[in-house]
Amino acid sequence: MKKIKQEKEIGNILKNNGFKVTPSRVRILEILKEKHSPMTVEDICFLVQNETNKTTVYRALDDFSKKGIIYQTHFRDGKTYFEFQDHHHHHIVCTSCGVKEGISFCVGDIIKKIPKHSKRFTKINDHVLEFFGICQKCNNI
Amino acid sequence: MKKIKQEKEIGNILKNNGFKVTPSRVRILEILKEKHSPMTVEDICFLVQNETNKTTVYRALDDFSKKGIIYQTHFRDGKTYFEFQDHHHHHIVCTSCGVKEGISFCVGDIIKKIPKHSKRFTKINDHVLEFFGICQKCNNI
DNA sequence: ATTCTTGCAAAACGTTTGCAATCCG
DNA sequence: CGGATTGCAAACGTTTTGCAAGAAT
Repeated sequence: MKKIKQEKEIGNILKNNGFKVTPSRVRILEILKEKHSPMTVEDICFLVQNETNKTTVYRALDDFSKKGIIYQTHFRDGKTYFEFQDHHHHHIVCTSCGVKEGISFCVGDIIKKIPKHSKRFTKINDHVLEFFGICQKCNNI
Repeated sequence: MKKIKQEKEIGNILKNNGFKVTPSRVRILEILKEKHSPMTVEDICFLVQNETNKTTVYRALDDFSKKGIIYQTHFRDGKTYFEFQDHHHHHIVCTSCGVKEGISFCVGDIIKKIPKHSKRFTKINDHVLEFFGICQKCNNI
């Protein structure tokens, strides 16, 4: 995809969600779309260098995930991870070295069953599903 | 269950996992068994008052979850939650008021399929699955 | 013009660490 | 006794806040 077209697309995502189109937000979404793997605030700050302040990154990621533009998750290392998901998926994480692998499972079937099982909830907006294991490499050490 | 019997049972859990049986550990496990809902360090500290130091609570919870005695999870509020699970289950959380409901779904079938889908992982030790929605109460406000 | 967004510095928050004292087996 | 456990205080890393300056529509 051409750079110009990509920028326009990102601009539209922002507008459609009620955000003003600013260089910082465009850049952050750009990075997330490009990498499509879970990233921390620190990761993104490193990539934007001194173009954008850390506070702004925090605020943008928070806003994006509130609107459902990005997926927010945790891998038990005390940091929050964010990921642009073209196609919804989850991860397996090595508890030894931290390597992350995407797995394209959907718990859609489970989600559909929830209203039947819950007294209080009829609609699920979002979910987190992450697996923890030991990767081959770490297993052989 | 009689208090004495419960204490003995908890002592056995500790011994079987290579822990020395100390008042702090017994008390913390007791609380988790009693409540069987996800609890933060803060929650437990409140219940033990000044019997046990917060650092000790952190260490005990960390040790217990490493051994698989308790389930460790996150609900996107920056805190770590721990739960004694007599029967394995997950939760739905209201993103407005924070109310949590246990749901007895198992993703066991999914876990079995993972080795087929993953290049790097053959064994999964653990997983987190949490749903987020809006409860009836908050929906009606 | 007005509302939204940003940067900075400071603070808040959850969590971890080092070490000496104490406890359990 | 000897190793494991605890409490305390201090440090740590991530995230949030208030506010004034600046940018987007």
